[in-house]
Amino acid sequence: MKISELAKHAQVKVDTIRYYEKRQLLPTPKRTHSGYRIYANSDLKRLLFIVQAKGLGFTLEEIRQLLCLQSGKTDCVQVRNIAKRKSAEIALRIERLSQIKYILDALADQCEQQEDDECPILKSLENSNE
Amino acid sequence: MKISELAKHAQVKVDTIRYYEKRQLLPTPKRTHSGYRIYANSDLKRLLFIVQAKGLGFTLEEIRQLLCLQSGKTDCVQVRNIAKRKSAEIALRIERLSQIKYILDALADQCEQQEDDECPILKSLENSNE
DNA sequence: CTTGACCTGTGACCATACTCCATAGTTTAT
DNA sequence: ATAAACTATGGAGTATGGTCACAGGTCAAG
Repeated sequence: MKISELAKHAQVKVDTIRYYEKRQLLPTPKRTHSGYRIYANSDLKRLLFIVQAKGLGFTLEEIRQLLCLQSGKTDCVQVRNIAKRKSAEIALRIERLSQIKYILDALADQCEQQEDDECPILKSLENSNE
Repeated sequence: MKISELAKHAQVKVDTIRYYEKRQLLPTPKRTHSGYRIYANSDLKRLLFIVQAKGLGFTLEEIRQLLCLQSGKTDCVQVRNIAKRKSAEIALRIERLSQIKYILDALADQCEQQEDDECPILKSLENSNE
């Protein structure tokens, strides 16, 4: 697969792929004799993961770390620690998103009942900031 | 409350508060006769919400929209639609984060058992990209 | 009534994450 | 065999979200 094909499958620009390579999120790919980058299916999967994680608000650096956990490039104890820490971070994130979702749903409901005086958004946060 | 006090309570810089004001995330505050910004508790709550939402990966523009739902600045039908759309977006986000968390937990477990050949990160994404 | 901490606005600067451009070599379709 | 389409590199430019510096006004304490 050449770079433009990879780009199309992942819905990103060619430049973005080269940028991710420079930032070490994608491995340095094989090249044709003339220097064109050649990608495999595993590269597409990796790229799709990056795109998805980015959509979830992770920085490229965080994503790089997540992807690093894979390859035996880090020793077991470190992997376990990083994985556990990230997992806890994500759990907190999920909790907070659930809170906001709850508020939005309440807002939509309330709105359906034409009572538009009160703001549940700030209200429900009054007692909930860690 | 003066700006530096507000900044301290929310753990952000004074400049950031002025920036949020310019970006319309915070209302233009009252001023003392000499021009100093004066903030109330409600401003602190709003600011804390902004900080939290930012940590969850929302852009300032998205946060502005969320905060707009509050004030009767949008009509009921619009509020309901936006709230429902955002709620659905967040649900998807929660789902994906749960997926990544699951992978990380699996990775930590697996690591505990010293079997470090396989990468569950990419593996478990093989069949799950929307 | 001065000293020092705090406030003001404006504008320059920074990091992240792209995105585009110029120039040049490669491949492909006619 | 030649134009159109693709690829390469390097470097500049953009958008977002701040952050800092400067010059000057304000206020409370000694």
